[in-house]
Amino acid sequence: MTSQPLTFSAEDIPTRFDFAKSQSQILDMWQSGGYFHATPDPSRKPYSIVIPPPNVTGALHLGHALNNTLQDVLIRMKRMQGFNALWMPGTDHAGIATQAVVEKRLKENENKTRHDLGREELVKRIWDWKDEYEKRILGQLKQMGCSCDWDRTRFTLDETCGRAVRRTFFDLFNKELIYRGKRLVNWDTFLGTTVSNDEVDSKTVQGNFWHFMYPVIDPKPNEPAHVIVATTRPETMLGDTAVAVHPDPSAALDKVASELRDKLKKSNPNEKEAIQEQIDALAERRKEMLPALELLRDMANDGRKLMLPLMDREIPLVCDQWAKPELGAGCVKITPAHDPNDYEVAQRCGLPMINIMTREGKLNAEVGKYQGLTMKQGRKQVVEDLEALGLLEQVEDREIELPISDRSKTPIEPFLADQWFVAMDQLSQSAMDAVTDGRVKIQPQRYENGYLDWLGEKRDWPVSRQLWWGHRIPVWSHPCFTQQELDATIEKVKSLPEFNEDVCSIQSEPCPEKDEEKRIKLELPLATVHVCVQSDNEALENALTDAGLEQDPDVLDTWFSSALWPHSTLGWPEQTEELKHFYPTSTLITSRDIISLWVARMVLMGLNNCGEIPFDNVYIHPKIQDAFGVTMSKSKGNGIDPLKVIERFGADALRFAMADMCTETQDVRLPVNYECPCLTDKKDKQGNPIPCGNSFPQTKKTQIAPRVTCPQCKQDFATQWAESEEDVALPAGAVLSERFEVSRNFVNKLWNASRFAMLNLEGYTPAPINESDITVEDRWMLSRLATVSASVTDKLERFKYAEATSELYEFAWNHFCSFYVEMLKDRFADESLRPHAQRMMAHTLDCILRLLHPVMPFITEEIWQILAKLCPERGFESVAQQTACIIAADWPQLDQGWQNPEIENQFALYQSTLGALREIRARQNLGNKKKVKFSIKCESDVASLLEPLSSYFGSMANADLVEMGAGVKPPETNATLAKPNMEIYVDLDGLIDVGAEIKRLEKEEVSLTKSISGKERQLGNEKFVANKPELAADIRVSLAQAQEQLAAVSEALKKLRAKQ
RNA sequence: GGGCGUUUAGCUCAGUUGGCUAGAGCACCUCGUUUACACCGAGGGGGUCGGGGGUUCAAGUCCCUCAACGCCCA
Repeated sequence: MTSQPLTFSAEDIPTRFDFAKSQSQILDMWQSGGYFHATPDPSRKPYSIVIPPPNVTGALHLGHALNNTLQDVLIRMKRMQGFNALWMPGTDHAGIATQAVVEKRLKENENKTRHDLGREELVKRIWDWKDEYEKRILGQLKQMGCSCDWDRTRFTLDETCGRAVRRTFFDLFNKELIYRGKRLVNWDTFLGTTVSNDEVDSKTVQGNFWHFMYPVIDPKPNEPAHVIVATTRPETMLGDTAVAVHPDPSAALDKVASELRDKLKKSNPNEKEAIQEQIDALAERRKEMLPALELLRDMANDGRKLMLPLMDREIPLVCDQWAKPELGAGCVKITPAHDPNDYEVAQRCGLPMINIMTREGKLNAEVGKYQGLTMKQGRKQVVEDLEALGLLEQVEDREIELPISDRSKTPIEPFLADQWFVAMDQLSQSAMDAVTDGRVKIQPQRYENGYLDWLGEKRDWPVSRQLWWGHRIPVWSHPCFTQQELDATIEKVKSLPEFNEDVCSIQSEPCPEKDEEKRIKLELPLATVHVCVQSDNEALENALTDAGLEQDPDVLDTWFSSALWPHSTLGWPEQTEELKHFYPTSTLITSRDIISLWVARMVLMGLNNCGEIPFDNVYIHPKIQDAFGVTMSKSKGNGIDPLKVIERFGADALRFAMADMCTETQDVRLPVNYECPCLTDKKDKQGNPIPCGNSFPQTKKTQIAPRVTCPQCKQDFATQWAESEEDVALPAGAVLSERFEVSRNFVNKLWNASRFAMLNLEGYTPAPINESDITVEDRWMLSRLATVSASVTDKLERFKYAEATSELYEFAWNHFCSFYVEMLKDRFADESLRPHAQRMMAHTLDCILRLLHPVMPFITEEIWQILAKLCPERGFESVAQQTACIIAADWPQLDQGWQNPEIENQFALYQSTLGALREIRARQNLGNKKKVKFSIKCESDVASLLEPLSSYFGSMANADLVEMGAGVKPPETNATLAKPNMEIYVDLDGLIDVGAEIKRLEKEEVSLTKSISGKERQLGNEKFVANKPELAADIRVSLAQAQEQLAAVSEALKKLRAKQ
């Protein structure tokens, strides 16, 4: 590139960075330049990140903006450091969540259920939804400047990921790590599906508490003839397989009593009475019932059995802590197949589990004459029949918590359903080992606990979901009712021409019901043949169907495909170049709520499939909360669209704010205001109406509302949630936050500092550096640059984002703009100093831009492009042509030899002197125009440090230094400033406001006195002086200085008071 | 119920291994448009570090306890 002479005048360059214009141009430039694309290059060191794929349920919010900013910062820095850097993008199909949103829409807009549409049509609708939101999500990421390799964008349900899923499932099935089993699920009888825990609401309804008597079989003398159990769901008694009593009722009652007493102590006076009543009742109960409870316990231990009425089934009396001796009769009926707590009791006590319900919510063949009744009808019948038998002891009215399906609003029935499971024992262990031996580092480290605890439970992973949206389970099954049929089926499968052991695996699942007679009565198969087929074997799949096998209607848990993300996106199971080069990936950046669900599973699946960990580092970042301390989430609808922020403040400001929020431990709150865009009657100079502009905090209501009324102008405006035509037509309100404003201001500060540089780099040709031209402030800036670049690199590599941004902010604004640029002004004005100053300016700005680029890519690129025209050759020790785009520039690696603590101290001395002068100006209300004279009393070594910078007192404080040295005497009327090692006298002849000066000095006196007494106290402490001699020595020095300062201040005060 | 975390200025947050008068930004007050920037500059006021107890010469920092809030798992 030839350097064309380019001139700027101040009018050409706006004083505000036009981010909207710049962003789109720069995005095009990066995209067309292929800067985001990574091609495996074995000669270069790889650095790779896979994006946590956002769910296609909805648009992204600021939580995602944070997550993705952090990834982009790293990937951009690594790219600049010369790594072969890949950021793999994509989205997640998010099984139930997406299907639920689409079904909800369907219900709202068309009043249809999925059954009205059918599987194929519903899935098609979900794909449409996915297309729309994927586009929107990727657009949001692009607008944020995320430098993902978009050519490689994946979707967890696409063909490549599908192949990985099939291969994994097949492999685990073949190793018998996938098996078929029963599990208690939340069954929605209306929709005929399982719903997850977070889709179950609880509703308090008026219900009954029925007390039944179960006869004891062959009671011994003194033993009761019946035990009494109570239930809110009588129909479930048909599936009872035991009655439980507490193993130690006395201890359990004591525990409850002591908890109540604690509660009483802490309670409010108005609660005390009620609690006391409970305590009394408990004591009474203990007296009356304990012997009976202990007798029951003994009966259980003695193996006593009960006769389950209506079913005439013998069931045991067992001991389990689930029984609550403080409630009812102290006995609890156990229905393992229809109650989660009972299910656990059954597992602990080894009880049989009897399913009494069909998928439609009716009673099944297990319950004889009750078969075919709905659960509700069954309840009525059971109560009637028990009453007829004289076994109904009493009925209480009671409020009960009823689980309701969030989706169908009908009651949830706990239901024992057939599910596929992944056996987790070995897999979990491998993932635990990877973290305990340090191959995978989780940061901050405290998150390791949760990861290890969760995996340590080694609970098998139920992977079936009764949904239509997801990876269909690749298993074809056939129930066989006889041994002959079983053998024949297996034989038939094996003899299919398409059959091949490498792609087809067979399991036979025996019926859990071992009682042959019962099995036949219940029409249960002897065994079910399951055939798992690898991907790309359609002929075999068809042949299996033709042979009478049916594919499992369920789909896989969405986390099954996400667990493969780091290798499936790179093409596994194919051994692609990408996989070889970029796997294991370098860093995973995610939030803590999915450490177990996702991170842990990626580790174990990575190890299982690739034999290697999926990533070296896991960084867990804070979560963004709204003003009310609630985490932003798609489902809660309290998230803020990053595009809204970008629109108003620019992508760089958004990114800087995000990175700046990313501290070590905190979840960060981000309260936001709406800004009213509605036009008012007022007009500006051109006659255009002025918008209202009222800024007011979001409330819980308005944060999720599509339209909001401005409390000031009373007009409505649209929010990001506007959907209806009327809402969208309203003016759109912006979202404001102090954090974005701070960042936007910083962006603008950088813009204007660069604007100043542009105005002064006119006609620049790199001037040779003469050692003698390098001033103290140059050395200071070079020292700062060396220090900051090393420190920022280190901080970013250790994920200390907020520390890095704070340091950059401080450096760019307070050091570069406030001091160095100010000092350069004088030198630009002097023709002889100008060339050197230009070279220093170009170099410094160049380094600052590169350091800021990962966080603020757009503005840094924009300025870089201008610099490229103005001064393409930059550098300090040597000049070199810079890269065309900053995205491809080298990361600053400055010669650390320039770090110079002496120079930094020297500069600090200047800064503190300057600060003192400015303080006097402000206190004395001198304005800017009045020039003052001042002198400094100090030793010659201090004077020689200040000397080279002394001219800047004039330009930066409008103060002339007239004299400096040990013999300096204060002028008659002066303001005295006492600093360590020096006294500054500002000559205020005729200017002084004595009262203000006295006030200032008095304050100074108080603070010095406080400081001195603190130091004296510390030094008077023998143990301290003995333990920390070095620290004590330092304090002694500063004490002496403070005492000198105090003396000077007191002296000055005395003189001033005399004048009053 | 179990675990993890948080509580510092009006607000949002920093504060390394305990150690000099606890910091920043915003907001607030005073002053100021010298041509990079009013999305700016200079200066200022404002905190018994959630409550209580302990360890220590010394505690925002370590320990115990209580409270409130957030998240994960039951």
